[in-house]
Amino acid sequence: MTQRRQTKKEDLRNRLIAAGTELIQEQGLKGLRARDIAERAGSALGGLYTVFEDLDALILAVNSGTLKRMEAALSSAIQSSTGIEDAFADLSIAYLRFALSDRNLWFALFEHRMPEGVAVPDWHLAEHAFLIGFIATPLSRHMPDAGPQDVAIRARTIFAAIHGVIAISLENRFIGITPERLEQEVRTLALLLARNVT
Amino acid sequence: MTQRRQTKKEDLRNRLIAAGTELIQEQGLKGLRARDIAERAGSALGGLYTVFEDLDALILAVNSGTLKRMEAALSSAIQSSTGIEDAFADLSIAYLRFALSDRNLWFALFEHRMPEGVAVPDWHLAEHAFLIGFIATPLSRHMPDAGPQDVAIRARTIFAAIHGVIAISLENRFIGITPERLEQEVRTLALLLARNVT
DNA sequence: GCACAAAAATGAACGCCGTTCAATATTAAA
DNA sequence: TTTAATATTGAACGGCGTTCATTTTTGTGC
Repeated sequence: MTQRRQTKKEDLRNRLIAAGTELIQEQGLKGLRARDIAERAGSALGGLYTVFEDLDALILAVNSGTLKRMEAALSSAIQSSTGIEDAFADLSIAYLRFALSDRNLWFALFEHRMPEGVAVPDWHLAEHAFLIGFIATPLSRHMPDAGPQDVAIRARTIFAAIHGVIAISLENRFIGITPERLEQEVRTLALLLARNVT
Repeated sequence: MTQRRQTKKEDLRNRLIAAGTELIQEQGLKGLRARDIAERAGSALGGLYTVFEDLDALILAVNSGTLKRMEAALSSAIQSSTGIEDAFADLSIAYLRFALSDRNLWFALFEHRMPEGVAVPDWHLAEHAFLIGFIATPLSRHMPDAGPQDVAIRARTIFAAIHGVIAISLENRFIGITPERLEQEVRTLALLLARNVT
């Protein structure tokens, strides 16, 4: 019955990640406290550190889960897309809607910083790759003479442009804008990019 | 001689902002400590709190200075620009070069967050406006039928797209890219946007 | 079932940080 | 020079992430 210990630890791990996810979504990454996470997960403060090296490791686990849910949402959004214009527009709008509905979790993906001198682990960087992949796939058909590296760089530029528009808007910097108008701006930019690649 | 007190306080304020600016540029916003700022400014720890309400207020003052220097750099970059394509390309490249040379200070402009429930003061939000203004001015000539609000929204979208490409690159997310290639991507996007507005 | 060793969970305690404030030092006025 | 007003100081406070001695739970051999 040495199985029991395994499952209990996994259960605690899941409860900690769930608690962290809820707290980030409710209060933002900046307000996240180890004591609140432990309390909501129903464990003592020290329990958190039997599962995770430190708070940063738990945040990476939360971000991992967010990326997985986002990948599912985007994947489902392009099921019915045919051409590159459809694909870019559908991806962009799905990305925007995910950001709006999971605002603080989405922010946490990009505003979390490791301590000075500590790099984000490679396995976690790799989890972001699907964002580029979704764009690179339709894009490569429109850049037949380009190598995979060039396609990836251009895909990243396209992702970053759309991402930037959404990020600046959700940060409430500069003028406010309604969600409808934001969707319009994002769609316009997505179509503009789709029509002018190669 | 009640003047003396004024100038001493202003001097302390300047030294604190200078120290904060240096420390952010050297170690990033995340590593900023009140004790380090006070030490480098040559004052006791408490001195910081006789000038600034709290650390956030000092960071806003540092960001204010960064915005002023950025405004000067961008302003100088478009002196010789003639058409909208020149203007967008020159602005974008100048923005990129500023971000590269003042990396951590530039990041601090966008990654700083006020405490939960506290808004960024209006006077500081207003200081960001020139970024939109630089784009809106040439843009409005190409959108003669649009109202000022529509021009501002489109200018913000254009700024955000360029900003996004630079931000994602400097965060080292996704694939790495050389500065030369990044300049090429930014210039390509700037020209694409300039040629397809209205 | 029971005793007992091994492992895990606990929460008080530690060190660090932003912030405060009683005590000290400086400045301006008399 | 004296004295009141003001400014500067850094020890102390409360809150945080993290650690670790202690307690509790789990697995094993009888």
